[in-house]
Amino acid sequence: MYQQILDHLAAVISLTREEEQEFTGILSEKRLAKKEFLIKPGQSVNSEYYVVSGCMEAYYLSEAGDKHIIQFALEDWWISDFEAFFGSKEAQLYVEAVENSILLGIDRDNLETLYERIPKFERFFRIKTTNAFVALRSRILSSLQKNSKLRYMEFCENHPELERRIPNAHIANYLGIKPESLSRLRKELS
Amino acid sequence: MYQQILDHLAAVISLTREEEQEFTGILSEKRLAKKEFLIKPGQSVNSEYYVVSGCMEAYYLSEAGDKHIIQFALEDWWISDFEAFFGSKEAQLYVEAVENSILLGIDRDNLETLYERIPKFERFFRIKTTNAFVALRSRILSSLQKNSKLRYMEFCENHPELERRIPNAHIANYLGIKPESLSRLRKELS
DNA sequence: AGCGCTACCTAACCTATGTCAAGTAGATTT
DNA sequence: AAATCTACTTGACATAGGTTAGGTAGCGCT
Repeated sequence: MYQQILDHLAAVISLTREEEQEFTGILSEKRLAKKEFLIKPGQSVNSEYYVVSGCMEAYYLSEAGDKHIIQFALEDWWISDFEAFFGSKEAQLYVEAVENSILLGIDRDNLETLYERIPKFERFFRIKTTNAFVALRSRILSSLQKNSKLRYMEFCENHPELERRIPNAHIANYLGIKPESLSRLRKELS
Repeated sequence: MYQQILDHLAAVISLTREEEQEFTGILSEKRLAKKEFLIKPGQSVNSEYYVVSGCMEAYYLSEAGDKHIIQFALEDWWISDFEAFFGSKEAQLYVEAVENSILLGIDRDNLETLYERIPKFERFFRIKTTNAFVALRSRILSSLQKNSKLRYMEFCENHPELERRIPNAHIANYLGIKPESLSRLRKELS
């Protein structure tokens, strides 16, 4: 069960058996069926989640009812309403299973305690967050300098797995265009 | 000279006199005149910079010659080509002084050493990066759900200081629209 | 004072993308 | 098998924002 996430950690920090156990001890498993919600607006968000299997999406629903997807998460990715999780605020996002999924949740308080006891974990999450930060910067850069056709091509190149598993309408939404527009430019590309 | 950055740290972690000195010991001051470059593409980037005074901008210049600003930094903000800094790659961005500026640079290796010796600093930068990450997510969300008029209004609200100090053309660029369009919608707003 | 910048604005026209409305194909339910 | 759904496509039309081309006002430099 836990080998996958331990390998994921081992790529960044090395842990002793005891440290591994201390870590897995604070994980809690969560299983979601397709279309089930992990988080809904208004809830308090005390965990962030590692995706063991399946596929999740995080989106904001505006008052006008428009959905805006800001993140997908496949195997080995992390997902939550990070703003709520890190800021200890109420959730503003929906986090929903796109496929049947298995997640491992970590509670904020347990994580803080773990940081105190074993600073290597603080390092792990600093580095993970740094990578995520850099990835968001290039996503912003891409939205500034590329038109939708190029952004879609880039998306397919960077995330072929998502392109296969996620409905086109969701990808269009993530890219900030309408499904009809995506359909049109897919036609041009083929 | 160093009081400002020490206050900035003190907002997140508490340090002893010795720890403060250890930190200030690895800072190096940098003064730039308006239009001078801190970083240019191709350079290696071994430092990140805290802005003591002045104003900086980071931008990408595409092969076609289009400029795309991804970050401004005023007093108390951090700036660098973070992708290059964190990934130990060559710079891809220009980082340029918009006003005469004073910066404090921290070298990556010295910072790593400091993390080892005093984990509180790792905590500080984890938290700073986390906040930056969350801010980028809301910037992406904003670009997904808002048209340029609303994004400009939001920018003015969130960064009145930048709105005052930065030329409109730069703000338009940051928002991903043309100066002419910004001018048009400023007219509509007034 | 005169010159050349820079920042900003305006207007006419163009294009990519949104909007609305309809249609098809395959999967799922009854 | 028929009836829904869901994902995707297509076409006609509307519009926000880009493009091009000027124009004005203020500032710094010689």
